Amino acid sequence: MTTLPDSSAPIRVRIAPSPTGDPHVGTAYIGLLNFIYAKQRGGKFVLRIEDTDRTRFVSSSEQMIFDALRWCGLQWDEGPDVGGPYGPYRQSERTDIYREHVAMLLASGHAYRSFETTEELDEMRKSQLAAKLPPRYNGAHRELTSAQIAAFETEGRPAVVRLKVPVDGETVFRDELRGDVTFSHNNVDDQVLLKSDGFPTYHLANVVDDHLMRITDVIRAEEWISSTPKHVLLYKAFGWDVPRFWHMPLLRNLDKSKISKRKNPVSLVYYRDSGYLPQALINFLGLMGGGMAQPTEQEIVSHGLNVKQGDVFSLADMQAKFDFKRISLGGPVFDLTKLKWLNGEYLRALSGDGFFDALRSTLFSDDYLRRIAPLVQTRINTLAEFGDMTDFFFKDDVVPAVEVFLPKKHMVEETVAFAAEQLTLLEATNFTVEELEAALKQLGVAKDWTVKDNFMLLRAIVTGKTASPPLLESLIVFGKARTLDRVRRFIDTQKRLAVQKK
RNA sequence: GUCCCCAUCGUUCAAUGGUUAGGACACCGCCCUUUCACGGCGGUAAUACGGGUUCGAAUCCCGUUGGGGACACCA
Repeated sequence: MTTLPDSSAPIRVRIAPSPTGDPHVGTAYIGLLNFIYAKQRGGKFVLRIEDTDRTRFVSSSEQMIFDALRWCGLQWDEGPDVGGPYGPYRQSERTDIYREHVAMLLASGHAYRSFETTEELDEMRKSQLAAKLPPRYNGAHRELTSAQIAAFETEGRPAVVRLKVPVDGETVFRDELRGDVTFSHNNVDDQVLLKSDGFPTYHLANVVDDHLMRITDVIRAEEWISSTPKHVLLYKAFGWDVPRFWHMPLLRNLDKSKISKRKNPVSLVYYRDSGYLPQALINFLGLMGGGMAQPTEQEIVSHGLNVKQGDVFSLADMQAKFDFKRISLGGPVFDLTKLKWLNGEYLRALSGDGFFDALRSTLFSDDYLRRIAPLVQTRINTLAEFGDMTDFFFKDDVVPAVEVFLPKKHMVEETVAFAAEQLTLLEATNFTVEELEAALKQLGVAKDWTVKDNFMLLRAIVTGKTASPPLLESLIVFGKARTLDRVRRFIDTQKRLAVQKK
C-alpha cells in the first residue's frame, strides 16, 4: 500500500502549467480547484512552471500565464515571480537537482540507461501497432553489460535514462475520488526519466519537485491517471511518501472529447479579450464537475443578482462551501451557452458606473482605441465612420455572407479547406506583420492561391466585409486569440451549412 | 489493439435504498412592454440496456453497450 503524507503536515498544493502557448482554460480550472483546496485548509498554493520541453517552449507564455491566473483571481503563495522557501519554481532552473536524483536511481538499480535512437523506437512502435500489440518499450537495454554500454558510448550514441519497472506485480494507488486504482506492471512502460538533451521528462521532474516542495495533495486532470503508477513507483524508488491524488474530470468539447482548441476557445486571453468577466468564468468553472451545492435565493441575492434561482456563486462562496468529495466523475461539457448567461448576470449586477468601467477597461479602453485609431484615420471622412470601419473589433462574432468571402476563382468547399490551412498556420505564427505576411504568402504559393484571394478571405472571415483597415495590422490589434476563434467559427459554420445542404 | 476511468433531461448539477426523479442553462408558450432585452408565470424533456440483491433500486453487485483518457526523449 501507499503511504500517505503525515496528516499533521501543512497542506500544500500546486499547479504546474507548461509555457507552450496561451494560458489554457483547463489550467484555470485545475488552478481554481487547487486554490480552493488550499484556502479551505489554510494551506499553500504553489505555482510551478514546467518548462522542460525546449522544443515547445514559448517565451511569452509564462507571463501570459501569470497575468491570466491573476485575472481569474487565483493568486499563488509561492512561484517563480513571488519566490518561496522551496524554489526555484521554474524547472529549467532545477536541472542539477534532477540529475542528482537520476544518479540516485541509477545507483540503486531503479533506472537504467538506454541507447536506442528515436528512429529505432518509432520503428518498434510501428511494428507493435501493426501486430495489434500495445506499443511499449521492449526492454532491450534493461540489462546491458558494462562492455555493451562502453561500446555505445564510444560510438557516441546519446542515451536516455529509463525507469526500471518491475516485471511482476502491480501498483495500487488511492484516488481520493475513485478509490483504489490498480495497474499491473506489465501494463506500465519503462518511462524515460531523463531525455538525451539532459532535461528531465514530466514524470521525473514532477515527482521530484512535488516531494521537494512538500506537496501533500496532487490535484490534477484525469488524463494523468494512467501515468500515476509510474509516479508511485518513483516515490517508492526514492523511499518517499506518496501524496494524495485527486484526479479531476476532464473538461470536454460538445462531442465529449477532451477540450481542444480545434473545437472550443481554450485560451484565457480569448475570454478576457472577448469581454467575459473573470467572476463569470470562475463561477462557470466551479460548476464543472459539481462540488458546489445549489445556492439559496438569499445567497444569490446577496451578490446583487436579479435572479432567484441559478447556479450563481463567487470564489469566496466556493472557499466557504465547495466540497471536493461531492465532485462527480462524468466529464463535463464546456458549454459556452451557460457561461454567456452567467456573464450576462454579472454584467447586469454591476452598478451603472461599474458597467461603464468594465467597458472602459476592456473593449473601449484608451489603450485599445489608441491602437485602432491610426488604422482608420486616413480612411474616414467623418468621425462617425469610425464605427462603420471598426465594428468588427467590438463584435462577439461576425458571419460573412458567401458573396463576401467567396473568391471568384474558388468553390466554397475549397475555400473552407483553405481557411483551415490558414487557421493551422495562424496558430503557429507570432502575430507580427513580418511573420504573418511571410507565412500567409508562403501558404498562398503552396496552395496556388493569389495573395489577393488569400488575404481577402481572411479579411472577410475576421471583419465580415471586403473593405477594412489594413488586414495584418488589424489582426495584431484584434489579437491572436480572437482571430483564431473567428476563423475556427467560420470553418465550423460553413461545414455545418454544407452538411445541412446534403 | 492493450490498460484505466466514467454513465440522471439537449447541456450542467440535485436526489447518498422509499420523491409525482428536483434546480439552472437552452428551447417553447403566456404576461410585462412603442421595439429589443431584462423580469414574472407556465411547459416539453432524463435514470443507456439486461440480469441479480432487496418488501422496495437512479442509488448496491455482475454483465452488455456507449463515451472518454492513456499508451512519446509532450506536458
